[in-house]
Amino acid sequence: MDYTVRQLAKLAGVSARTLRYYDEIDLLKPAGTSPAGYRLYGRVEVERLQQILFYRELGVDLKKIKQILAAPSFNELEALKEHRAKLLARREQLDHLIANVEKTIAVKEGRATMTDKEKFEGFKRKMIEENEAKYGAEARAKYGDEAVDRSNALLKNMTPEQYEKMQELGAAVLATLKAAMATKDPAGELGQKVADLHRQWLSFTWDHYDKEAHAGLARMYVDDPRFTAYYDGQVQPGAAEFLRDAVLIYTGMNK
Amino acid sequence: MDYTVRQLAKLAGVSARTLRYYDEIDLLKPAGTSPAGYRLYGRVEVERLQQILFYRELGVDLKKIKQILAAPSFNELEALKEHRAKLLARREQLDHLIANVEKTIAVKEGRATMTDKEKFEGFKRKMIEENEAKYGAEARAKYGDEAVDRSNALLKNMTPEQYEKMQELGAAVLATLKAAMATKDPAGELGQKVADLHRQWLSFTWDHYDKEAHAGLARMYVDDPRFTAYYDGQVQPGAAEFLRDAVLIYTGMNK
DNA sequence: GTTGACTTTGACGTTACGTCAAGGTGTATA
DNA sequence: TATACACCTTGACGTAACGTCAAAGTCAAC
Repeated sequence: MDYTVRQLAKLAGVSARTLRYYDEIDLLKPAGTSPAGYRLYGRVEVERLQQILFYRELGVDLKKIKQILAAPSFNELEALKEHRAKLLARREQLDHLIANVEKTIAVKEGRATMTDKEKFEGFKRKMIEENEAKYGAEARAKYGDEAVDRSNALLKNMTPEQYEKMQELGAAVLATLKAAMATKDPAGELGQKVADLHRQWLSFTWDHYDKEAHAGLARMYVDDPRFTAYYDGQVQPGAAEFLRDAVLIYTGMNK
Repeated sequence: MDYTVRQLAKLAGVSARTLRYYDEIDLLKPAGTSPAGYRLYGRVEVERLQQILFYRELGVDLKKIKQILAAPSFNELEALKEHRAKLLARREQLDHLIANVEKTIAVKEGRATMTDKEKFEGFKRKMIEENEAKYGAEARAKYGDEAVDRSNALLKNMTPEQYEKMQELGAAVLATLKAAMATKDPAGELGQKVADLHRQWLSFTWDHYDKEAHAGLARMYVDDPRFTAYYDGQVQPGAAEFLRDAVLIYTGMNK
């Protein structure tokens, strides 16, 4: 009825090192030792190990297992519930991770095309994710958490129709911007139309329109190379600058 | 345009220590150092950090992030897919844990207030739990892993929600069965409702529904004394037979 | 008596940092 | 100008739960 480390380890499906470790941290002491100093485990230890493994299987850390086994049936239920909450939170987070990885894979594979409603959902989430993951940190640092959260909340709460409308507007901004740049006049009719479309587009994510903020954003399009690259890339070089000038005139903030 | 550690850390929402660590492991080196030896980060580093944090957000470990960023777009997709597989495996395992914790909590909690019916259910769950947690190790040693795994695979792979839903349906079957038996008509509305609920209940563990199999199972309920005892005990004598007749009519297999 | 499988203790490695500690630097203010 | 105070540096130890050698002793079998 006495097991040596390896025997018990094999029986329980753990490593001998694990048992030595459990001995070391006083979680599971052998019943005694042989004259040669070998650890010997009896039936009591086997059962305690089974208890330990049961909780370990549940993902409880060894420190807490020791507590639970020390004070049986006292706060056990409490500990389990607390642990369940942790597990649920972890699963929720895991689900996010998986969703994000799925999205990323889909995008990389070029599978992410917007045709039906389901893919729309994916895209909406991708936008939020990109906003958050790529520019979230800097945006948060510059404008504070609330602004970012607010912006994401709006995006999330958008209906597919609103979203589509916003996408259309975004495309219109770019198209009109290109046409306006041909006139080389930010103050002209087309230039001001771009600025107005841009305002409408912004209004989808801004809870209220603000001339100063609009002008500030336009300046940022030129100041921040990422935005510059985006507009210049989508339209043509100088697009960000043109848009900025148009918006500054539109908002009357061109001094 | 140059950030010191703390500044960049605040910007990105990480700790200064994290940046020093990334420097140490050559994941993110500063652009240069001030005469006093201060680390200085530029725009390139900000962007690389954003990339790093993006992947970190996805749960990729730093070593792999370094690889991904070193060989851009080469095996990135591969890495992501591999990572997704890991995440899915982890979630599956997490679901096991949660289901087990739920079960344990239910048993611990319900000791006092359980109705007879629920008590039986609790007992059944407790049996599974005990089998696995207390004797699982020894059973594994004796009969090999596959047998144990196969036996528990279905229950283990269920999410807590699925499990609970299944429990509810199971209860509904029994309750409706009792009501239906009062009508003494397996072909009646209530009788057929029982059969339909039973089909739904089965669908949790069957990968596809099959009329013939359903009818066969119903016959087994009467042929196998264990099942007969279960249904007759949970509802009333004759329940298994009534259920069989209802299902045979429901499936059109009553000849 | 020798082999081979086992045991012991000891100690370092793992991940992604947190947390001091000791000492240098930069700037604002009394 | 002295000093306070906030920042920076490197160095080193701590974390959870073991894995993985290494050196040395023990046991059963041939």
